[in-house]
Amino acid sequence: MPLDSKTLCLGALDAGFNTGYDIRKAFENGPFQHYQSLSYGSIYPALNALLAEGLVTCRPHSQDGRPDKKVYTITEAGRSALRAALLQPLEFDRLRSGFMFALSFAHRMAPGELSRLLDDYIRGHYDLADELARIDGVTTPGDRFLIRMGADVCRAWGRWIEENRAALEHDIQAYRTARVPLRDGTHG
Amino acid sequence: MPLDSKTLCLGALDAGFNTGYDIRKAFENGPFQHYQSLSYGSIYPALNALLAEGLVTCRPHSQDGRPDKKVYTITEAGRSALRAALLQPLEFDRLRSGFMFALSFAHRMAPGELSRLLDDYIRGHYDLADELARIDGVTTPGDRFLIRMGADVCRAWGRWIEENRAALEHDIQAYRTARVPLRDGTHG
DNA sequence: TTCGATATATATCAAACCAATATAGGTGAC
DNA sequence: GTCACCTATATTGGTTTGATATATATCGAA
Repeated sequence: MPLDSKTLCLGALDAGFNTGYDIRKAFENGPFQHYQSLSYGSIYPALNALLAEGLVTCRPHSQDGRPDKKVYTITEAGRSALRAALLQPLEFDRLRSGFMFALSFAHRMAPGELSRLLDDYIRGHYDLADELARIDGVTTPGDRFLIRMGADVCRAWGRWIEENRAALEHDIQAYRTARVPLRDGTHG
Repeated sequence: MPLDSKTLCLGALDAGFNTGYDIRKAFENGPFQHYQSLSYGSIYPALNALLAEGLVTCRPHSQDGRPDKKVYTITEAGRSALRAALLQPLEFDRLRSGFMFALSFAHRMAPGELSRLLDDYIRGHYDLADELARIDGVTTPGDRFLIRMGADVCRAWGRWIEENRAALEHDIQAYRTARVPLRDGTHG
């Protein structure tokens, strides 16, 4: 149920990105960057497949100096396929977080190391919130909704960590005391 | 800077999962499931590499009826490598969200379709919050912290969507009115 | 003015990774 | 008794990423 490369390309084409290069930018710096990823190695084969299936058309576009463009256009069949894919049951958001993995070993860290890790994680959330808040020129209602949601949730998330980091540090103290009750013991 | 398979395996070993099968479970159903993924095709080669590098040791463990286990143990060099990897600058959380991608095409959906999508997305957040809240037997402070964080953020996230979905629907109305001002026009 | 960086644009490749399967016996339900 | 699922290692096929190749253009700095 994860969205496949072809669906992601159809979406990007529907959103107005009409070359392989443009589609890549949509996932690298553009509107999709924060919740999907797609690279050239997936995009160009996907466009070829979509072309073979009649879900997109392609006309070469000669340019002044720059390399020739292949301008892709989504067809009606393509829009149907996109709609169908987006209305199918979607798998829930999948997160890949190095910070959380690291935090699960908090009890192995020195206080300063943990503190720096939490600082970075909090900052990451506030930075992303600010970055989202700075975005302008967004035309579609869905994108406006997603940007506001992202910014508000990131701020709440960062605030949560700030408000609860002390509890984590206390819990680590308790954990260490329970496991190594003698401070001057022989076990390192 | 994403954590590689070897680091993830070292972490799982340090956390007490000591066979390839156990490590897989740690990423499928266990403590890492919500923020990292790792499958057999990565785990077994990684364990072999770690063994060759002296970061883990391995002793076969014959069992009653079941297949033989290979019980892996992290070495001191392995713990150093894990520490070093976790203290290196980490890339910020990467999200893969089919829901957000779909929501960015909200203006293309019928009201009922959008409503169902939002319902599912809200439910997904509350369900995850409940699932996290139900977890017990967590021994390390980091994991306790992460579970509380996940549950609280998920609930706040779900609440945000509930409180702002009406604004999205109104925005879509306005968007459509601005683009197709005549309701009885000839353009479908 | 030339150097280095960046942008436009398509395309391919190696390495990494995931999902599924093969293999093989055990356990438990019904 | 057979059907489904659990334990356990290992491999394969297909997908994806990240990097690179190729070619041209712009632009600021040295």
